[in-house]
Amino acid sequence: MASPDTRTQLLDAAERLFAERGFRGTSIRAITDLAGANLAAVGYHFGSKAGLLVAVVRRVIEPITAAQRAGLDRLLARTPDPTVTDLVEAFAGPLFDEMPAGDEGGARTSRLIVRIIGDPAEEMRDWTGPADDAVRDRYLAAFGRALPGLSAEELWFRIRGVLAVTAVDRVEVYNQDVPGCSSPVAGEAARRWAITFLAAAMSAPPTGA
Amino acid sequence: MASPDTRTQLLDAAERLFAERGFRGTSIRAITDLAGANLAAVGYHFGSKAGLLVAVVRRVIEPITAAQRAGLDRLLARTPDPTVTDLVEAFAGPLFDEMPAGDEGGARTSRLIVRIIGDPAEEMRDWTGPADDAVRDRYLAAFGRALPGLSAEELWFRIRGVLAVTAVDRVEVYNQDVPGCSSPVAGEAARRWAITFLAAAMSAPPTGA
DNA sequence: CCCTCATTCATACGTTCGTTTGAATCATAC
DNA sequence: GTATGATTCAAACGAACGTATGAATGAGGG
Repeated sequence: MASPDTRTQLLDAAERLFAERGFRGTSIRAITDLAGANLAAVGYHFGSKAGLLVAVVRRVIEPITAAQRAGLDRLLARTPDPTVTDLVEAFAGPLFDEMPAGDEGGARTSRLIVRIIGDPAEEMRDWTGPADDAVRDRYLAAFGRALPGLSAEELWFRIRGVLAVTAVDRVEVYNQDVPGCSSPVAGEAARRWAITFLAAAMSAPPTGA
Repeated sequence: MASPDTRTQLLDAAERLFAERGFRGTSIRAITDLAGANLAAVGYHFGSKAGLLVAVVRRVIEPITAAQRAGLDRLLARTPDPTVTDLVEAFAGPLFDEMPAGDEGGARTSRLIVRIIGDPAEEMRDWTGPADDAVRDRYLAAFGRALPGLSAEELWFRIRGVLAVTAVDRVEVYNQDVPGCSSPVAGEAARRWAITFLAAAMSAPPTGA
């Protein structure tokens, strides 16, 4: 439909800059400069700066959601009642694996996600599609079967905890020199540590009323 | 030293607006309007907008750090080797309890923290004092004794996971509606759920190499 | 060649931003 | 009362912002 070159380079530049400087902290001029495009290109291809943000976030989220859905399908094809650890692996794994090339172990994309989570502004709220909601609901149901006795509220709380850990942990704010640590953590180790951490957390017995 | 009235009201207004709209999304004019102060008051009392941010964050963090230190002191006075659950309670509890009055269950302050975590900008990086680092190191040591066999890197990863869950989980509560859940979650329930979730996560066996 | 349509371009508009300035105001001590 | 130092005030500065506009540019079909 549109020239894929300029459009894609705008998305690439915006993805990087939105993660580093935030939506409001990134000017259209900075994006078009980095993309080697004209100032008016954003307005032409995406309508507005907010439209560009939606396109950027959708492009990041889509492969994650797809991999989550495929993982759950694969699991349910094998057994009707997967273990908690398997579910955690299928749900959280794509948050590590489905990161754009060139991203530093997902740190940049994680930062973008953290920024969006923390921002209640209008422009940040409209990027989840029905596909994301459907996958989320399927995981909620599967976890609910694997964790009988857990209320829907507490289960949802725990799912959000999974997202929080995977998103925030790779943002290297706290990677500043901690005694006895050689930061940053290698990508593959962080992935395994997260699965261990989260599988144990999800498997905790229900909190007493 | 300075008139406490204007100064405090600037801090109050900035704390609210920084959390809601972010640092760059909040204008000095919006802050001074909400505080009922003159436009130049920020420059006079805090030097610059960035100076105001540092003062805001320090005021938020200080009681949390103090309560974490007091909790650990209390624990170590009772026994030299506290349990993981006790340590989690002492470390994560203040992140729920030490929230400013008027905050909606800590959601607003949590949002501010999430925003700062996700922002690599210069102005956001200078708010941790030596007191914070000292408390953090003491908890690292105590957790290390309670979790033998866990590498320093994986332990630090888990501590960051605790911060991630406590900070992010209350942010999203007010953003989404999930089928079968009557959000928002009451503050006291979220606190207990978080401790359960995190104590199990911290207690997980070390990840195999 | 020429018409068409998508895309790119330089440019401008009105707004809002953070900061600065110098005068006005206030409280307090002498 | 008046001097003093701290605080508040209205006003202005240049810079950067998002967006809109109309002309140039390019490729492809007739």
